[in-house]
Amino acid sequence: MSYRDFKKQVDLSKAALCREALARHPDTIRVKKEATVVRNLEKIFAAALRIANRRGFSAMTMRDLSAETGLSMGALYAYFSSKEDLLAMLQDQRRQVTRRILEERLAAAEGPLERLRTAVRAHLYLSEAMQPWFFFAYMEARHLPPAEREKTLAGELETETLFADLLAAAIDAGTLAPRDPRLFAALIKAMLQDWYLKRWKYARRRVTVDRYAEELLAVIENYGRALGSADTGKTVDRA
Amino acid sequence: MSYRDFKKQVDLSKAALCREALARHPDTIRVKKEATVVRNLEKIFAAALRIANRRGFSAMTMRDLSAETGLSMGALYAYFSSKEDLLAMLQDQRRQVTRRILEERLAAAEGPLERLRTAVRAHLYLSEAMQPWFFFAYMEARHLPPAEREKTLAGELETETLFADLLAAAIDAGTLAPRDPRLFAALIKAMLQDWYLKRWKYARRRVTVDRYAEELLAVIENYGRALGSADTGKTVDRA
DNA sequence: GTCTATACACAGATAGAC
DNA sequence: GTCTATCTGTGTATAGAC
Repeated sequence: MSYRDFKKQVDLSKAALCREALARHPDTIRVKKEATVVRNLEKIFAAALRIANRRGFSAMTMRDLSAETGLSMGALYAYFSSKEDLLAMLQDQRRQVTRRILEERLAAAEGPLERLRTAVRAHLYLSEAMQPWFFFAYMEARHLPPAEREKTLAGELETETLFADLLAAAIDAGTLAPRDPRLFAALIKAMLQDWYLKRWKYARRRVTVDRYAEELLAVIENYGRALGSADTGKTVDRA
Repeated sequence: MSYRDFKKQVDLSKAALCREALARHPDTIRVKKEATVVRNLEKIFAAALRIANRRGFSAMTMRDLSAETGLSMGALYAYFSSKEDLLAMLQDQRRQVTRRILEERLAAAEGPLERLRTAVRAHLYLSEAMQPWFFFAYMEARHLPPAEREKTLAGELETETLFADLLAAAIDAGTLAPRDPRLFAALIKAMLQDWYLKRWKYARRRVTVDRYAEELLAVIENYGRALGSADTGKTVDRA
């Protein structure tokens, strides 16, 4: 699937979730007309991410948000009960979309190496389609209340474990050389995250998401190639 | 050089720079006795990093800092003229130590591949010895005033360019296969940064800085090995 | 040099009109 | 549903005593 098609799928999911947000947070959203909720929630989310990703969530004031959305402060508080509440909604929204999309994508792939490739591509595409959301989640993770924080952290580890398991499976199948899957999975995660954390940099250099995916997969597959000293834990001296 | 020796060198440099801070910021530091300045600046820097790295710099209040250092708010303002000023000092301090140490370390190494290995190790050791400083710089970069922000960004790109140049030199010398050095340098940077951004994770798994360095160097050197399709920009299908 | 006490601005949040 | 006006707490920064 091309990135273009992928993006469409994500946008649909996002709109659907904005609609469901009313159902998921009936206690905090005081507005009852669905169309209005969806329209304004999308405006609020977009504005909040724009401001918070530039100056940080804690530096963003409700007056900033009011100016950026065109809604008054009074109106804003009809969509969340506190600033902290808004933050929780943003995290929740991202989590839901992520889970939904990744499950769909991974169901299709077969065989460890193919599943590994699919997982890498899906994560990269997803972080491209929802860059502001991922950037926000990464940067604001430590400001979350403990409960929310735990959920975010768990998601992070879950992804890493998925990669580690796929690497281990590929090693068992003999398609990759024996290495420490856990540590390498952490490195893969780091490279995946760099894509959405430094997006401005890659955009300026005209690196596309597909090009980045190719490079990342090349790193992974070359690293996994059988080497004389692969199991000693030491690096080879010269090529 | 082992990490242990390296750490000693860094600590010396840090102390020296705390002493020099008085000379570098004579307008903002109102206290004149050098010993007092060094003692209290170290306390202030450590406390500020501790609080800011947990809750964010903008969420840290002067009252927090006062409680953590044991100094009154009035006393704090004898060491900087504003909160923003403190932030600039923190960034400045890190930049100075980094520049000083890296120049020393790199001067010793010869040959592109050896210089590459040295650079990777030095960056990793440095970020280990000054983890709170690097974490802070990364997370707070976007809250800096434009001028400071530019300096931080430039430093980031400078490092990346160093890696790209060393990769390119190694390719020219035939010790690494031809690849896109710029893009690969960005990936290396991402992996280096993960070490200080997720230190708690690696600590919990008992991954030492030396182990991480080995793994990272292995990724680099395996990726650079000659491959049939290395120059096509496409990945190979199977190992 | 360091303290206590305080000025002053601005934050988040709400009340009540429309 | 949305607005304007306002309450109240908390933030940065300073003045002046010791």
